[in-house]
Amino acid sequence: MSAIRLLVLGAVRQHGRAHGYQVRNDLEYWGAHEWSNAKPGSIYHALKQMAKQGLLHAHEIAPSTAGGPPRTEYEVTQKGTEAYFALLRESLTAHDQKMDVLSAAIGFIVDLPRAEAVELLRMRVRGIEEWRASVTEYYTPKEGPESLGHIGEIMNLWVSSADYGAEWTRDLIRRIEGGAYTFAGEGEPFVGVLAEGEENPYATGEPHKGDTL
Amino acid sequence: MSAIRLLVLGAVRQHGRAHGYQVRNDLEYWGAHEWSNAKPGSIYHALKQMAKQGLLHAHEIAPSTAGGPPRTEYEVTQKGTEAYFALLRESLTAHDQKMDVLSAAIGFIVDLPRAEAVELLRMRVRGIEEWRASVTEYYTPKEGPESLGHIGEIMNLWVSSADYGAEWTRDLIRRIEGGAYTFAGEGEPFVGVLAEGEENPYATGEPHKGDTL
DNA sequence: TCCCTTCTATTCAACTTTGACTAGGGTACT
DNA sequence: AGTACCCTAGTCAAAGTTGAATAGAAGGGA
Repeated sequence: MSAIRLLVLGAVRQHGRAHGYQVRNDLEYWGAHEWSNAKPGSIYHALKQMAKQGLLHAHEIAPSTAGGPPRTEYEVTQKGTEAYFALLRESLTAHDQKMDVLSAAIGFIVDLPRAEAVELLRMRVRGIEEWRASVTEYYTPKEGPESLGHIGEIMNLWVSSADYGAEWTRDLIRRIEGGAYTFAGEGEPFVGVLAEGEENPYATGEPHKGDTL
Repeated sequence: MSAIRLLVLGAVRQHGRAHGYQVRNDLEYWGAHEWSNAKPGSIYHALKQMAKQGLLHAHEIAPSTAGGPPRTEYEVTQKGTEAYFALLRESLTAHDQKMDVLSAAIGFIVDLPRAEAVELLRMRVRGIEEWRASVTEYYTPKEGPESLGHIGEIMNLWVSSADYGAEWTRDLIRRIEGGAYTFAGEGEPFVGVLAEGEENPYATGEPHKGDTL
């Protein structure tokens, strides 16, 4: 599963109502083009697909206020909200190894209550540990690790970066339990969208050397 | 870019001549189903696509020796060999963050001379360092890191795991410079394919709890 | 003998992703 | 008053990915 649905649902949800270009801009504001496959085509596709599946409701809008083709505005439905939270929870717990999914989920983690966030992250750590145990046991050859030759480096890479992911998650749990950030039901939420007309300080003006993700 | 083309080209190349099912088996033997999107559909698609593009030559073969539908055997062409090495070099140097590509490249790294392997990995480290510098400079807000709220955790995740990737690469360089493994032109190469009829010790018999990558 | 499962080998439709393209309107220079 | 360029907003064809389906042969038990 890719991160795009979660990102798009989350973005539309924060706006209440949004068209494709707004979503695209928010994601860029969050730096999502750096760490996910949130390209225009994917965003518009996800919007249409989710509208077809009843997760979003599409409002046809007259030609735009500021040039360009007619827009469609979307709103998250009840079903869409449920799908959003299901996706969010799954993305936090699954030790997918796919960092874009985790990144997106971290971006929306404050939509959950603090206690649940911690609980889900603990499940993530447990999942990683189990995966590690199962994989190292399963792939350890009888004739000693040398028999794998350089292929063993691949295992090494995956296992050690899973370890690193677990460590990072534990640190994050510590920060959250230490009171960092503002979670659901704790007053004024953090606002991660651009207001109408507000300038995006992180826009891709200069294509910013090193952007090839 | 995904890892599939590199994996498939590399697998066919090691066999000299191979049909889809053989490729699929080799990839499973290498554990590629654990860390890449090397599913049957993708493999057959890649074979056909690369045949169409002249990277592989397709031999139509009579119905198989051991049941099942008629097979097609593939052979890497000159153009395919060039593409293979181009892909391999790019996958080793690009700090893609996509671990499946790196994993595949590590699997074939011994097809290069030792000195070139080291040089490419050094380029990788440099690439990561540049990316890190550019990204931290670009995304550091004027009002201090707190102004990003929990969104800052995403940056933290990406930057610190890039650091980890650089560290791992440096370690690998050290091991290679220390004489580990057998590279191109250094005599008997490591054989990573199954002989005809040889049993795959890592076959997906038990679906192996925790396989959800 | 008949049926059930497993292995070999591949195909297919549905879905997702990519990168390039379209098109109207504003802005700034010549 | 032309034209070159950028911004807004979105479409599209081609490519890639997924998961399920297909189909023949072989093995094994009731």
